[in-house]
Amino acid sequence: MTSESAANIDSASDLSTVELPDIPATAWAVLGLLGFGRELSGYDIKQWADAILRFFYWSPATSQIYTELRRLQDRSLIVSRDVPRADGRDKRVYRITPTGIDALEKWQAETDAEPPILKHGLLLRIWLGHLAQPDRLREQIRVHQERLRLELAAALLSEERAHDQPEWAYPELVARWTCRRIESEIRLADDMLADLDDLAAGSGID
Amino acid sequence: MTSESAANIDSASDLSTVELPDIPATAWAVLGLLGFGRELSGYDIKQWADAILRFFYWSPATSQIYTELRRLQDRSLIVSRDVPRADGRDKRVYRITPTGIDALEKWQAETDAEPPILKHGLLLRIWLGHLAQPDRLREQIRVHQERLRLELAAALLSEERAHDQPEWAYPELVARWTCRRIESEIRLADDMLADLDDLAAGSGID
DNA sequence: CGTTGCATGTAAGGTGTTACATGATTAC
DNA sequence: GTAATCATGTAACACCTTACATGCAACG
Repeated sequence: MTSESAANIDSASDLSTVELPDIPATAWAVLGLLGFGRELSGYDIKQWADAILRFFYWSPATSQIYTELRRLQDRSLIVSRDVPRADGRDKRVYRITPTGIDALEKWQAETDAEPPILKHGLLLRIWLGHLAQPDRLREQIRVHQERLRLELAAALLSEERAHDQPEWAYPELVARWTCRRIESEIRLADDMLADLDDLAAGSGID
Repeated sequence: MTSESAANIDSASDLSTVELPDIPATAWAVLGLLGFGRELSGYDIKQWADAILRFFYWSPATSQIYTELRRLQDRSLIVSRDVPRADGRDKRVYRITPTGIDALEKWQAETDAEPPILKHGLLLRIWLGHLAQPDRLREQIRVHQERLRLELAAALLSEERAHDQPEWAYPELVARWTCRRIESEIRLADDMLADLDDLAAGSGID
């Protein structure tokens, strides 16, 4: 499949001169974190993913992040550099390359987002509500709501941090979306509690 | 760790006399589908998962379903039976056992739902909006909205099908929740489009 | 003086997907 | 006749997690 030269490459635009790397979704997410141009360590990336990415994507395991960093470096999408720390040991930081930025832009321009995936264990349990104690379901929903309130606080914070910094305009939009989404989920949980009450009143007490 | 006899098993309730099976989340979902008491083939389960489960959980690959069915059968949570079809070949149908129902009830009573996971590729792309063409983002959001409208129609249908059938009371609640959630996501996408307009007006045209 | 945070990685194994194979029936 | 649906399964592999190993610094 390797062509003899670069001559027959379709070059309608800058982006089509580079091949779109075939890397898993997690690799794109990690590359994306580096796409803001900062030098980050694997540890930094994990912290950032835990703080923000988990709200709308998910946070991969630490070891997975190191695996993806190696993969990205193999494809020259990022470069690494060892910086000495106070304690004498080295810390490895990664930076995106121009090739990496091209790849991200090509990914944005030419590939479609896959349909969102929601894996909501609580809803599965409610769906199978005939096999649960009603109070147990309510308890789980309230636990869920409390988690949502904590997440809302964290999302509001991340929105404030991004506010008015032009570099973070898009992350700010996503933070706003996230806040609204969490608020909506809290209401949805309230509605569910009300529906469960109706169900109990309609068939349980007669 | 195996005790010499059953004598020292904590038996505060019926459920504690059985061990909670250690099976993956997908196995619980498949067992749950069989938890309504119907005899289902692997194919039926896949169809059902695609039709309903995907809205709040996700639909495993067909081959994965067969793997989980084997696992569940190994643990006696389900039994299978070959029914001859018109063409002479057999069709294998599965049915939940009393042990399986106990396991589901114990699972409901004693384990907590894991935090919901959202993997929203579109939001990742917006988050990295500085590397995309603005029109491209809008286009992707509209594609997303159209998909949501199709899903809403499907979810409304599944709500209607469940309506007034007492056996499907809980699935109906979940279908209602799903409809509201999708409606909310459509609004969220509208808000995002408006926010993108504001962003373009604020910094792009000056 | 123990825990938490910083920091990187390996090893093993489980989970899940895609591609493929098979073959009948029904619909266009 | 050819595509789609019904129907089950294997093989290969990709993805991802958990558990573990290591070791310093800072905090209480």
